[in-house]
Amino acid sequence: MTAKTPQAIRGTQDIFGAEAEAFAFVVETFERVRKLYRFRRVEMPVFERTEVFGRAIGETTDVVSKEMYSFEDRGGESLTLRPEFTAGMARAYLTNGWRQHAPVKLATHGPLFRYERPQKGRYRQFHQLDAEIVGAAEPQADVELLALADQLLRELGIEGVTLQLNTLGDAGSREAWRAALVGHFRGVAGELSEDSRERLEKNPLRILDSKDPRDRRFVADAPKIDRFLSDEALRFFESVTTGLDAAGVKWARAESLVRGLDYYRHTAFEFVPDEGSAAAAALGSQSTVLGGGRYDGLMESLGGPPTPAVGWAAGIERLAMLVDCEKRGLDLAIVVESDNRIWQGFAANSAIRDAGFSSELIASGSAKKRFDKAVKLNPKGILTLTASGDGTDFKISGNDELVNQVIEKMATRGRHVTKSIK
RNA sequence: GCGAUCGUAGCUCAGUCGGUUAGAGCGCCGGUUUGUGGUACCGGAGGUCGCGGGUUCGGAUCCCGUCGAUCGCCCCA
Repeated sequence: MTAKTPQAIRGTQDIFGAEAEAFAFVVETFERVRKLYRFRRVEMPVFERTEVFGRAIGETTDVVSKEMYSFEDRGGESLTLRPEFTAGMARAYLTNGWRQHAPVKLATHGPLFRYERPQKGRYRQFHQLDAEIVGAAEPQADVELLALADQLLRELGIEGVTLQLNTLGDAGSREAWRAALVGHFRGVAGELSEDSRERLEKNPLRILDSKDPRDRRFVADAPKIDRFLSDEALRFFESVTTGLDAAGVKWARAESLVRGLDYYRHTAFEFVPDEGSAAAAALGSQSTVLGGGRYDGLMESLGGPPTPAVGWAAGIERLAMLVDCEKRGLDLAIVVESDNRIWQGFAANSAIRDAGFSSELIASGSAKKRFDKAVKLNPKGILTLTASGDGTDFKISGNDELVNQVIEKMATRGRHVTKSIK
């Protein structure tokens, strides 16, 4: 008789209660702030041809070969659930001719999918906020984008998080730096961790953010990007930092902050909890709360014209863990003491909600239990439709200011129940 | 892909040197008291102790496997 209940897919989550409220608060705040900055809302498909992500991200990486949620449709086409917003947005920009709007500020949010092992703050289906400025080569775009991020975090009430900022320079600077790093680490390869010896071949920049203490010693005196920056790249970075200072956005230089993918240029950044902060404790080892950078090389990899762009994404779940949103409580509980007054209860409920107050009707169990239930909801006031008397009287108690407002508003609505309210 | 920890009531958990009918709190349902009352009191329902195998006279407890969860490593778009 009892069939087995199917289980949720690994790495998916059902969000409810306080967490769901926090999640909604993050999204609502993002929507509000993004409008202040005149970022335009876009909606995009949740899945694309695998190629869209494969070409954007780089076919060779683990990311594409192992960590995307890909499958074949009935026509044998390889599709992928979007693992990020940027590639799909770039595709949309190209296929819809959004060049005509360039430079264009875009914002979106929604679910993303990665085929990974779940851990704290990392799920297979997760949710991000995303903001991009496409078609703007100027450092002012980076500044505006970061100002948006900074204001968002402030309006969410998140503290103890700092903008870590770095530059990867232009393509030439980046290559020279990379070569110098390989030279540096190759010299001490025997003393590096196994993982980093591997990275030396595949992704040398990543050695810089290794967690292994054996590597950290050599990271400290590794060559710095600044030595390899072209004049132009240096000027760009200086414009970004002076712009941030002018806009009142606090930042810290993070010389080891890198991006794994080759299409990144110039600005790279992450908002990371300060060591020892409450935010750091809440997030565990997956602690970056918002990250992004400039990806001037991406559009070309999708067959488009050279198009400068800069953007960021932020995990909604992670932000929600840092948010302290006091839930708006219940205004009025309506206790219907006797079942023959239940229709008056419905009428009162409608009138109260029409007047803009939240309410909850309680009409089961004994009269005493109904009252107890009402009390447990912790409302600002309780409206009781009594069982005794002539069947029309009621009591209302609680926060005086609220009670008076309710009575006044209900009176002006000419609701049937209002007649019995003095 | 690798590692560690953990799976007992709807929820949070107790219970394991192996031993009669497996417990608490919360929640749910019912009743009592009170009689317009601030969360009382009493009672009830609800568990093949994740699943499968093994050792044993006897397994929630020990062993193996499996599934799931959590946290971390790798990776991080």
